[in-house]
Amino acid sequence: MGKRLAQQTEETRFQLQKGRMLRAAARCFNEKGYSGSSLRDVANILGLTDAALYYYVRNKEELVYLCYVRAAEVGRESLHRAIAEGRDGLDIVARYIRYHVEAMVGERGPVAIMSEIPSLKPEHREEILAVSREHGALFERILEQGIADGSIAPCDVRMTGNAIMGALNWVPKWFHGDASVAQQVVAEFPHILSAGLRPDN
Amino acid sequence: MGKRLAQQTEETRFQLQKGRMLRAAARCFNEKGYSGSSLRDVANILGLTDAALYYYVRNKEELVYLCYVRAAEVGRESLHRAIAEGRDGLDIVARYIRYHVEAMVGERGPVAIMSEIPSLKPEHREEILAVSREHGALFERILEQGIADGSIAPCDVRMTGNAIMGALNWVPKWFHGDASVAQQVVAEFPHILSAGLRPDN
DNA sequence: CGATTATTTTAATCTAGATTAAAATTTTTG
DNA sequence: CAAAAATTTTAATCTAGATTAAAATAATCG
Repeated sequence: MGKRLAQQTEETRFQLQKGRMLRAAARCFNEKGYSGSSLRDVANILGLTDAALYYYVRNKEELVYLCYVRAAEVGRESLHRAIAEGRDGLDIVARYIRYHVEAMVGERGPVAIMSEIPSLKPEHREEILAVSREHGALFERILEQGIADGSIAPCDVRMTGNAIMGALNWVPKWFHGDASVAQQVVAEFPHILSAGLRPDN
Repeated sequence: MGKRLAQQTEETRFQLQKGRMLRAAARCFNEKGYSGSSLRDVANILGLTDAALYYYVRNKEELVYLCYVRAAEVGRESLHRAIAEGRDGLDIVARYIRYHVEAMVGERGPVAIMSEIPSLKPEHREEILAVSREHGALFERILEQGIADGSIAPCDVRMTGNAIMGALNWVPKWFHGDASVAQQVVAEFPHILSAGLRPDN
């Protein structure tokens, strides 16, 4: 108790620490894997003791769950921003890739890779899966829109979605905070994934 | 003891069971995550008891390690076959994607996603990382070759490699054995990842 | 078939790491 | 500054699941 009664400053402090914790956890999970990361590992990054994490979270499962909620939000916001700003289907796709990657390698990161959804407890699992499916479905609709408006060549939107999402989801696996690499990803990914490899187009 | 002295038939039987075990383990790890998969889960798939696995493997770490060795082999063979058969850089890339995907969704599968390299013991980790780096480097050289022969537009080969590898690595995450989906992946991925989304090319 | 070897199971351990409760410390607030 | 609330630590538990040893079963071979 106390969390509820806290004033502005307290809330902020609490939220800030919790946010730091989630990013520390995401980093651990991405780098060392879920099983390879003990709560002690996560806590150490914050200069805390493992037990301290229980002040912010009920248990490890909830920690993972919250990481995934954050990851889902980042993806969702990126896609919606792209939809709001993009001119046609292809432009929305390129923007989405750009925004999502920017978030992952920028201040919002690290973002957790959703590799352990099955170890979430049923309610959490269903929630994350639902959000995930929704995201995929929306992205596929964007692809269809692009095909309709002629900016994207006819294709299997399900497979194309899987391919692009896969490339995005894998980013946190090899990106570890190098600023110059961050620039490269942001500069190259949108083009690679939307324009392909062929010359002269 | 025994493994060494075994005759042809024995060796075959042993190897067969071990192979089944590795595929069962890969399936578990991909679906339920490493930490979410107990040896009991893996053994159950084979209709065995957890303890039985220790006849084939020293411990869980070695089980993961062997899964990764297999995964690396599949990738390596696919790339080398593509190099042997491809005409130019782009053709090699497309073939590699095709062969690798075919293997992953076909009889060779499931292939483990290498998500838990850090939890391998140092020697194993180094070995897998080395193979992995080598694979990435070779792929980048293919991209360079393609740029040189004009079949691939100039690009950041590191980032392009990361993008394509990411899309491939993610396949086992969403593919769960559906035959018709398998066809689609094989049919679409090479084109999506090498030709991109743009129309008229 | 009997003996030898291969494979699996049963039944204990053993252990890292998650979890908890109570105490200590730090921060905020009036 | 003193009291109250917030945060962290210390010091135990508690537990799932990995691991092991010995026994049981199945397969193979001469």
